[in-house]
Amino acid sequence: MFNQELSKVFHELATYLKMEGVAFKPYAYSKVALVLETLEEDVGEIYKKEGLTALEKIPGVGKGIAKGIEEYLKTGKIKHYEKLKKKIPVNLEELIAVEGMGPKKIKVLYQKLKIRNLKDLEKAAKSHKIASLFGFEEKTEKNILEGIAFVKRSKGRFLLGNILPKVREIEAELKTLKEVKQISVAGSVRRMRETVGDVDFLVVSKNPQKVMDFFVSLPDVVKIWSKGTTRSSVRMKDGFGMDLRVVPEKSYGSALQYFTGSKEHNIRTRRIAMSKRLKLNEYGVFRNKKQIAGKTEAKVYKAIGLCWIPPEIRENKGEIEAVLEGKLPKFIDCKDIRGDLHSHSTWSDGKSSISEMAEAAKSMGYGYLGISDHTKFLKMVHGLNERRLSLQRKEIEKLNSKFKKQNARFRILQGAETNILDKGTLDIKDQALEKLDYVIAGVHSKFKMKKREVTERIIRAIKNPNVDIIAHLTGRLLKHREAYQIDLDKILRAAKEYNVILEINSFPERLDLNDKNIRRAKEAGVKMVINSDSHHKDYLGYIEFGVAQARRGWVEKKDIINTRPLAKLLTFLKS
DNA sequence: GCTATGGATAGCCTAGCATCCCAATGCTA
Repeated sequence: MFNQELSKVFHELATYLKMEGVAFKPYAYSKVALVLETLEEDVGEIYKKEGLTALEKIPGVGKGIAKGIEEYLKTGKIKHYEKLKKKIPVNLEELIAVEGMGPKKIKVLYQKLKIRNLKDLEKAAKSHKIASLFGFEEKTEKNILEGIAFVKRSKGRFLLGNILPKVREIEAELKTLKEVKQISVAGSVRRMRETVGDVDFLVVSKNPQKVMDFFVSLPDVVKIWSKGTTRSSVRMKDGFGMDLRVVPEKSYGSALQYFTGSKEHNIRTRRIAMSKRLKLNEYGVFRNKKQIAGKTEAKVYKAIGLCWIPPEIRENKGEIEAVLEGKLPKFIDCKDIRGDLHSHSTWSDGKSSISEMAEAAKSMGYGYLGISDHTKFLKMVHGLNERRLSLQRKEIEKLNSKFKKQNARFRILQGAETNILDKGTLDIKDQALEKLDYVIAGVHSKFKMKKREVTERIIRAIKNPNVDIIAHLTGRLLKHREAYQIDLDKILRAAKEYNVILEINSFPERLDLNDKNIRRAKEAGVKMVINSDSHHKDYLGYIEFGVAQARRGWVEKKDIINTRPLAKLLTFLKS
């Protein structure tokens, strides 16, 4: 599959052209990079089948870019890109990840100070070489250092949403081996933590050699750290590490429990075992030297007087106590979700039409999909104004009447993701909001306000009688932007009082509310909604990441409003 | 460089904000 590689090349090509001050071309390249990211068919295959003309049928690809793709497929390079890269040979990916660093600054810093990567940048900023440059001053230098610190803090961890699909692919491949009797992923991936350090697989096999041979020769393996018959360790092309362990069948459950963690959870379970004069380790539960459990996790937990605990909550944050008191709730599950209330269409910055989004939602078994396009304050994403909202309404009504004729039990709802302006007002007039099925409000600007100000700003939006949902409450972007400071307790009290729903945004970079805040919201009795925030029909499936965080936040079906069927949901929104 | 319109040429990705430097630039949504 060449799509992702090419997408990256075109993204960088766009950045290089911006450095050169070229107009419009960067936009063309960025656009095509985005298209390639979600293109289902491999461009390599497309080219192989029908050549250049077929490439030109891809949206955003014309003669020039088709030639570029051809060149890349044939030689593994695009000369135009290599030439620009040679001129400014910097680690673009690394530098651009620092908030406040863009093409122009990267160029100047390379030309004046030979800054090529994060390390160079930090060194220069710390020795105050940047502030003395023309066009830079102390404040920029300080911002750069803060940006670097943030990037570093999240370094070495990968987004669950990026890792999980790959993990599943690899798991499926390993499963096809007849030598693999049982397999599971363990560690933080199994606990569905928002970011993941590395990936652990556990396997039961009578022929470990074969399994290991296969594992270390997976196509994306770039480095083999170690290879044995019980453990092998590799690094993948995308930078994350993977371990595979082969364990005896009789210890599979205890090994899975042990390697799933968390460490804190395991310390507790071991102590409990000890208090019962038992020993718990990765090989099993032992009384004296005799193994009394180990084959399955359920048996391991049972042997020490507990019951099986869902991996997502194994953090020693009260799960043990809950089990002992018989009060472990029944957590929400993906199949409980009946619809999605935050999605975008081509009316704003979405990549799929309303109809395509609806069909995709329908095929997921949903009963409804809320289209909530951006509104006018966000010019760049073609945010809708009052007039376009009412035009969009007509399109939605037309599609809904089609569904009705087909007897499909499915409906599109019209929402909008409005913007909370800096004083807490919204960018759409009340009369227009009243006509929508529901209203989402979110902060999309001025992230650096003081804690008290942001809190007041959000609470004012909560008090707006038209607002139903507050989107991505803290505004964080994993690995990129810190959450803005808010007084969560104050906001939770307001949300409860005004019956406003808080969103659990499932987008892998957001996952906002996060697990901790979800749990606090639940404890405060605030209702939540799990939304995908998808900008493409293929991303509706992101909902599973939101559900996972909800589970980590101890959420039950009743806490989440989009577990309700359409009629009940609408009644709730009206109330 | 791509797309749409009309067969070569126009239009596209804008506006607010911070920073730097006191009008302009670069970054971000």
